[in-house]
Amino acid sequence: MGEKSIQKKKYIVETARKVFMEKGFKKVTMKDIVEACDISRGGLYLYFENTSQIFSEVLKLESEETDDVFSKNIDENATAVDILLLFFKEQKKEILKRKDTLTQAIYEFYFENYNLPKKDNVLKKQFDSAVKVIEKLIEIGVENDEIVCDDYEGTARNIMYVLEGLKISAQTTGITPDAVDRELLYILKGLGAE
Amino acid sequence: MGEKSIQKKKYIVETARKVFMEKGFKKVTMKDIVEACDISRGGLYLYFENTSQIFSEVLKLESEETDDVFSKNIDENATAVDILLLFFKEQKKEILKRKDTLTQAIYEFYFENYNLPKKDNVLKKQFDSAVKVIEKLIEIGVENDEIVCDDYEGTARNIMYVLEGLKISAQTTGITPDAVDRELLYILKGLGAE
Amino acid sequence: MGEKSIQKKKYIVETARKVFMEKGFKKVTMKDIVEACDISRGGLYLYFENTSQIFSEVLKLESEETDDVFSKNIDENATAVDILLLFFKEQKKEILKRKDTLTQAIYEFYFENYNLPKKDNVLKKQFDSAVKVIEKLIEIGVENDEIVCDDYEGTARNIMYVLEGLKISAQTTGITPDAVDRELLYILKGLGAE
Amino acid sequence: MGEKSIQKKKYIVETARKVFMEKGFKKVTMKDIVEACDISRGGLYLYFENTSQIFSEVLKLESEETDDVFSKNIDENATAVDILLLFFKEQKKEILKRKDTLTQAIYEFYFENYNLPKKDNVLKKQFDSAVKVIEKLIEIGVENDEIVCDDYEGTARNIMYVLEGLKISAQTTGITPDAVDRELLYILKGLGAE
DNA sequence: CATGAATGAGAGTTCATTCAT
DNA sequence: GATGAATGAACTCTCATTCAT
Repeated sequence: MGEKSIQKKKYIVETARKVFMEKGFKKVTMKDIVEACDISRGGLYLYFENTSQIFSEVLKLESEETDDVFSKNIDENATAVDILLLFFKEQKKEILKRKDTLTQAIYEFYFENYNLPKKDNVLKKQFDSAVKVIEKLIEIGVENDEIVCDDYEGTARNIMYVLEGLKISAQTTGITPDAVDRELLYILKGLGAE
Repeated sequence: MGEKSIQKKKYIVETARKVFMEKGFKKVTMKDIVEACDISRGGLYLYFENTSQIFSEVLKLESEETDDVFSKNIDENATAVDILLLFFKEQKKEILKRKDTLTQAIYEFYFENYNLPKKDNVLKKQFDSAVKVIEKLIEIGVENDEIVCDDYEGTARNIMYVLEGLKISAQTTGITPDAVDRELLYILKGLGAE
Repeated sequence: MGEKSIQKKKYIVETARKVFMEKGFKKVTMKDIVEACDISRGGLYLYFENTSQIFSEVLKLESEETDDVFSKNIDENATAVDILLLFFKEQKKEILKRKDTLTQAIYEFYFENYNLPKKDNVLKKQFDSAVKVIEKLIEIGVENDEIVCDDYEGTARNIMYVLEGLKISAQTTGITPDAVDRELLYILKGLGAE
Repeated sequence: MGEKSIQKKKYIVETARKVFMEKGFKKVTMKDIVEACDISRGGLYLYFENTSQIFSEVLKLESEETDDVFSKNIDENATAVDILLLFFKEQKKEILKRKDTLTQAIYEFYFENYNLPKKDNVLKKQFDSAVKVIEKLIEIGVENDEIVCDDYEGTARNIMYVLEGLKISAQTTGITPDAVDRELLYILKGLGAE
């Protein structure tokens, strides 16, 4: 595949991403993507066989870009709790978004593809890596007496499950910003922070 | 609508329930249900206009039957922790099921209908009522010195969000029974129980 | 058929009449009539096989009731021109109505049934009888020097065709009250009246 | 849309035209046209959304082709009355046709679409332009002492309404060639011609 | 007579997918 | 590589009509 092809493929994936954000995964048809990309029907088939394949690429792109959620823009002097608060703030924003987000599409996609090998399951990879980072933060926090905790990994995982619970609740039953705050505060209190 | 009609409607809902368990919500067509029920195309439309309407009835049925999750078969001498353990056991079973469950269908349904009035949102209703029961259990547990907790409601809600997180994770990234146990244990430890 | 049956049949025809006025002929289904009459599906079939049969009855009713258009409420001292003016006024009203009228339905019906025996063609019967009356009026008018005309029958028929032309134009291209007046005046002028 | 598409679209319109001539407007389904054109179900939808759209195109075609009704094949030395007679002859043919004509379909179409903007109402456009031409012919006829008339426009319009009346009568109550002749003669007599 | 549940034919419409150009 | 016309399968939905009760 030539350079031009790679560019085009990337263009398709990026455009499709927007479509998935708008409509979720299942509702999106090849036609939707063809139209969004303003390419020919046959043209799309040169690059992708179906929407699953396209969405997989979207996810790959996503994970490349979001790997650095934690590392970006962090003040040199920030404490562990500072960083945790920052992370929570990001998560809150993500939880409350209903439209400009891939959340639903991702869930829908994995409903159909839950048996993908773990290495291809971006959701799992992100979950696990987030757990690791939180674990590390807690460790640092404990060392610096900011945080009280005697099971770093367990706590980190618990936090992530709460966040997952908040996310899915937001998408299905709706949730208010206050309710999110309340849950995040509960976690922080459990850590002896804030 | 006569008695016979009511029976038939119930039959359709129950049959459709199985279809939804197998295929989720979005993938199910009126035709699927027609075939599962072995009735005529037009016949189904006498009772329901679309799959959403049918699924709503399925949910109604569901919530009627599961309202008593907590109350059933509870030993007279059971302690609060006993009951909590029982509840967790039920939840674990529910979390780990992938096929014989409406979980996915429900999520998919509410992805599309998240703005239903709260009274029609079974998910929300069940969540809230579960929170209340857990809260009560904690209260009793604290009174009997089985449990340590200083924020009954917050803790109850936190527990439910973890369970939600586990549920959605199970459906999307997969989860092992051990992993579920680990999370439930973490919660119990936090309550000073077990 | 008992008295009760006759009453019911009449009820159906009268109710269906309203439906036809609203929707024309072709668009109307047996279901529409069942619903308008608030009777059972099977019940309607006891009396009529299809919408054509019902519409035929509507037409029969119609022709019974409208036979006396000319004879009703005519002042003893009215001149031929007076009566003609009255008739034109009625026709104008009929022409300009778009909704509360069977006009369209009748046209649609005869598009499909133009080969009905003349005795069953209400449209033709009404046309012919109107021609006769106009002819008579002209004759009287001429005798009384109100009207100038040397071909009573031809003129009467010509007038009726103009009215038909106005009626169908009103239903298809639309027509203003002024335009109708203009045409009616043109006719009167041709008769040397007004 | 390429040249080939334009050809195909034209082919569809022309084929559909025949279908409309046979069945009128309302009875025609997309399926009828698909079958008449011997194309695929989906294929038709590439070009048209529904039968109304197709019929509109048929009408457009029609009006392009019939604009020149008056101008064609007219002898250099023809008098106004000659041309009028020719026109009447054409009209008579049109009036008497029951099958090979769009008349019914057009009426049915405008029953449903009477509120189209005047510019899209072919019926109205043709009526108005015919009135203008007749008016002109009368004027010329009067100048050449062939015709007697003191209200050119009024008479032209009156003639057209009679023709409309004859046309709709032919479609609904049926009409004999003689009856048409009789009406046309009546008009000519009124013009002092023949 | 009357009911209304049930059937199944048939119309509309949308898309994934192919293929000649 | 790219296009976009074409196909046909699959779904949705509506009614005329029948028939057991």
